[in-house]
Amino acid sequence: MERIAEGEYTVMEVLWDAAPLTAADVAARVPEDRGWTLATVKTMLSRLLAKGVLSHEEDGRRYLYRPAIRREDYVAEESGRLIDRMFGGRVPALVAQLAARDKLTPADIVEIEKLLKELKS
Amino acid sequence: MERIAEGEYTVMEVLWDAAPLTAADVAARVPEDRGWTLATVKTMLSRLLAKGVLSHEEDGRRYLYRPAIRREDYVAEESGRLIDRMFGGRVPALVAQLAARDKLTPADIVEIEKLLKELKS
DNA sequence: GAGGCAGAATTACACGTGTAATCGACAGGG
DNA sequence: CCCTGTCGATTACACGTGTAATTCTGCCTC
Repeated sequence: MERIAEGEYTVMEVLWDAAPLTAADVAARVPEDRGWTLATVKTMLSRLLAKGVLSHEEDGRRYLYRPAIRREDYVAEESGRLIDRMFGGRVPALVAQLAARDKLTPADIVEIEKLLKELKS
Repeated sequence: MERIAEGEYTVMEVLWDAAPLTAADVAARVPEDRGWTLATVKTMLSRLLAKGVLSHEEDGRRYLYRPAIRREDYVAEESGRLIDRMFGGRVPALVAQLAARDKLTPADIVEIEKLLKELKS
């Protein structure tokens, strides 16, 4: 699967959230703080099409864009990559790191424990 | 903290593992599969210096390089960034994703549970 | 002392990315 | 029927990055 840049990912998020959309719709849904013009969004859409991670169908003179890959798949790949690079592929090392940094609230801990318990059954 | 590119990260890993080192030493320790020449490694070292994530001290006519940031700090920042972007900052969502993808071995599960239990005490 | 070797510094260059502007085609309103 | 706004397509441009080669400078050897 082609790598998706950070800005491009923003656009993918929009389309994973609602699809299909026109370029203008996408632009309208991109978070304000990116401050992108419609032109910029269109560039992103073209590049994502070229990468094969979006598909488009014609709707009159416009395109309707929709994701061609699943969010979970992409997220899985990216997080796997990070875990491999930074934690030698060891998930417990990641969790230990988060714990050491106080990134786990008591609620998180309970929730994760519950998840794990279910896994074992 | 300045962002570190993927290739540059490879060099940081070497220096986190052993420091201080000369440029030649670093080059010798970079994983084979990158296939980098000494020149390339030197470029990386300069850029990392410029970013302020390495420091160097003179040793005669050479430099000895050493990390100026801690590995844990960088790793924490990067994993935080990923969790924010892909999981809305929710660690349990990440763990759920790993579970759904069978990225957790039974040994991992046990280990994580142990970690969490200790956290609560 | 001259020539070469070893370092760092400087320069190179293509590709990806962020961030658009411009162009060419066309549809709809007056 | 022409103007204007709206599409996608094409082009632009600077900066980061991967991947070096070239240059400059001084030390070591013969």
